[in-house]
Amino acid sequence: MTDNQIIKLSELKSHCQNCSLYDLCLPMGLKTGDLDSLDNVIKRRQSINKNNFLFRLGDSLKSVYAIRSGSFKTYLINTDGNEQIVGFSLPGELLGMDAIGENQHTCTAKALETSSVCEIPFDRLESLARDIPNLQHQLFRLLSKEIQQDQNLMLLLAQMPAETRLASFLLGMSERLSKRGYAANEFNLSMSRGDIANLLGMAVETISRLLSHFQENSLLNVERKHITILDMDKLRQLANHSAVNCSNSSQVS
Amino acid sequence: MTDNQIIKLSELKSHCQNCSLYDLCLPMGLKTGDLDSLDNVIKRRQSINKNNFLFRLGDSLKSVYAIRSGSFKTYLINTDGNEQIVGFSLPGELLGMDAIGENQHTCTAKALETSSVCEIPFDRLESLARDIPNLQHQLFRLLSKEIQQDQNLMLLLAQMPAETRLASFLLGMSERLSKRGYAANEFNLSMSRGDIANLLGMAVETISRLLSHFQENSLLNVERKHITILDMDKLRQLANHSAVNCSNSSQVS
DNA sequence: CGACATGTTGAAGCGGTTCAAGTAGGGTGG
DNA sequence: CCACCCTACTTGAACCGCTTCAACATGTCG
Repeated sequence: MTDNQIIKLSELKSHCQNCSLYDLCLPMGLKTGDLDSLDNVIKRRQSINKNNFLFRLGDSLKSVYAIRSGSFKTYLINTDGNEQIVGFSLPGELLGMDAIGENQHTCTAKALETSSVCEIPFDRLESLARDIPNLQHQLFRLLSKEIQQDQNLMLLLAQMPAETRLASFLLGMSERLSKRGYAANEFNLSMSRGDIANLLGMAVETISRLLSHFQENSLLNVERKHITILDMDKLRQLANHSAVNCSNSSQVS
Repeated sequence: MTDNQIIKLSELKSHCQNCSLYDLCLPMGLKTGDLDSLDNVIKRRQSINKNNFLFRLGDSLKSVYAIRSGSFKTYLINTDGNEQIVGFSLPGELLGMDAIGENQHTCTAKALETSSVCEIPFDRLESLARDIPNLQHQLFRLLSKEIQQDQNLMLLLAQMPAETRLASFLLGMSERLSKRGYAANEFNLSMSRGDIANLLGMAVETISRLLSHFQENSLLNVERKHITILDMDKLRQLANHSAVNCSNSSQVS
């Protein structure tokens, strides 16, 4: 194998049509020619270390980001200076669309672990969307889906007891991870108990107690961040048959 | 004045550039020529009586709706069959964009009073957005703004006490109504106490008690649905300086 | 005018928070 | 490589904000 071939191979790997997240991410459903156009505007493989920011509240909108690996939390800061987490983001999801409204980011995105993203300059994405009807529709869908998810979370926060919230959150994580090729019933949570509690509007202690309680009742096996779902049906019952997809920006499918 | 002139006048009045809501609604910032194109796809003046539906959960996406007068509540139905209100919509706001994600409405919109809307077929709006860059951007902005609002409501639900929630809600209504030319400190709530309670994740009784309490402390004057804000500053303090704009679909400005 | 929905007010109960104390990991420097 | 420290997590107990239940008042609409 020559050097030339090696370079070609790595180039190939960085294109959308060869990305394992293809069917979860923005380019889903685009034709080959359109994909090439999209490929041309994407800056690839920006790497972000744990606890570093992808963007921060107030940053002006330059790009949106497709997550390749790792995970992020996105949060608002309230008037008391406290965080309010509004979502966790997984590979294949698009981050940063929040900024379109005001031309600047209204939330902060922080890496929960070492992560990598594809950066997509927004002005170029927007003009590309005019030329590729399907891409425009895709973007509308993404935004619309995120609204749905936020509204489902509102329902959870407004009227569901703590047990239902946590069960629903765990089911949501399970569903999202399984779409990415991981096991549905065994996974690692990249976020802390505190982050989960914050998202779900509860105290850390309540999360901790409920996880213990779920474990006592053989619903889960909990070992630090590693969760094994032992009884998916019971968990679904507790969740009221609703799994929240608490991503900040939505996946496509 | 001839019949001909009368017809012309009423025609004029129904066009976007002569609509009093122009600077709150979708066409904001469009050029005259573009406005004409938009005008051509809009079906005007659909009237909806109180408690009737603009669209319902599961309806396939045909149109989005710009509210001309009146108000709506939009809500999800949870697995127990209970409503979860996700927003109230006022004149100048766009309703129905929730359906883009799944091609069908994920919530139900019910008129809180006799209302009138401009119906905009979505496929035509979408194709028009490709021809008018500014319109595409406007639509992205609308969706993005709605996400922001939902997230602000999430913050309220997740970590604010009842008093703050209600104060914030009232301030939000005040702000939105004043943008529409009404007084900022005196208005009628078109929704019931139950609807407010539902949106804010509280019991009706709590809303009732807090309103009485606000009145005792000379923050408000409450007479059934008619609210007079007596001390805006104190209300802002209670609201933690944050007014929630609980519209389901966002206004532009 | 009566009937029914909507709103108000009081009192008891409880889900989840807060406070407090202790445990366990994970990372760092010696 | 281990001792140390600091953060994350767990568990218990007291407390409290809000809900729930109940009874009544007030509008509103046929």
